[in-house]
Amino acid sequence: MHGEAERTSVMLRDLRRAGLKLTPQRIAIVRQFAEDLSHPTAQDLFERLRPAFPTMSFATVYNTLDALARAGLAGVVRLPGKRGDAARFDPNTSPHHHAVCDSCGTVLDLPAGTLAPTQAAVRKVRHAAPGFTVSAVERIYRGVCAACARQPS
Amino acid sequence: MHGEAERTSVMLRDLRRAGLKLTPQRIAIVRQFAEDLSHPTAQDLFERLRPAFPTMSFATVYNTLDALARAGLAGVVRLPGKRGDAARFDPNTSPHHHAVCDSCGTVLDLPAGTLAPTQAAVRKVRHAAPGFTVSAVERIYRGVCAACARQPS
DNA sequence: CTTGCACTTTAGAATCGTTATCGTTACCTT
DNA sequence: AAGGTAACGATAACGATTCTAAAGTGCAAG
Repeated sequence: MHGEAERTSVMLRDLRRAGLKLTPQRIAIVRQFAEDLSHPTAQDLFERLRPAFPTMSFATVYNTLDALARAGLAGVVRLPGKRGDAARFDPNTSPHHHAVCDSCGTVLDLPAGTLAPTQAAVRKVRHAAPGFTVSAVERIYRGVCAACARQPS
Repeated sequence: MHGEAERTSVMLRDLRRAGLKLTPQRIAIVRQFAEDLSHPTAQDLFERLRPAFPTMSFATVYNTLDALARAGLAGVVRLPGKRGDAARFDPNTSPHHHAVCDSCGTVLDLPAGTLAPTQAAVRKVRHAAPGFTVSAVERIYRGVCAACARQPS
């Protein structure tokens, strides 16, 4: 069980282990990102960092997030529909699914024991798509979040 | 049970029912799209139509696909990862999930009885995200397709 | 503690996918 | 035939992301 603040240092350590240099920019991005469970876009993070790092380039944010994703330290979520179809990044690396609010677009994590397919899933896929080997099953729960249920935006 | 060719006429009929005019361009787009289970992008369709309709505008393809989607006659799929993150369109309106090949990006449909959440799903979401009302559950089966299993691209 | 260099950053331009604008055309109604 | 509405084509605009070239810097070896 990790304390919240540890996510940041674990991510920094693993970034270095992946052979990447720990620049001030990367440290700042990771600090801003690692504890953020709101699935921010690159834009979101860039804007939050700008006050403290007025010279930081947009590309640096993308590059860093891309590096994190390729190192397996972050996930990428893309959703059709709502306005602004920018990629959303997710620092949560434990197995989970996503709940998406059709009204406001909020994305929530839903912990899952595993993403490995069940026997039944493997059987079903084999039947409908012979030769396709399933390695993971992601789920998107669509619906309306608590806030929007009260006040539809 | 529909014959293949009927998808086209059903889609045209429903397009008109939705209050849209059946122009030659729309008819051509629907003819190209309705039987296509490969989840084409707007670009794909545009390029296939260009030989026969050299004057057709790119915007017309987008507008028509958008109209189809808003009329509930087509779905939109977006996937993180692979090259080119263009929206893919899906003429299949019966409940189904998607299998995505991590190697070549191919998307296959997997028929599902319903997308309605099971009791267990509702319970799990209620526990992890109190107040969130689930209306549908989409699944993405990730893995490797038959072709790529033989010859990784 | 220096030094060197491969890796990074920056700023801005370029590219990609998509949407909006606008003048023109097609068609339906009267 | 006139007027109105919807759709079209061409192209500009737009947001998101990637690329480029030049200048800067972490960090491992000395």
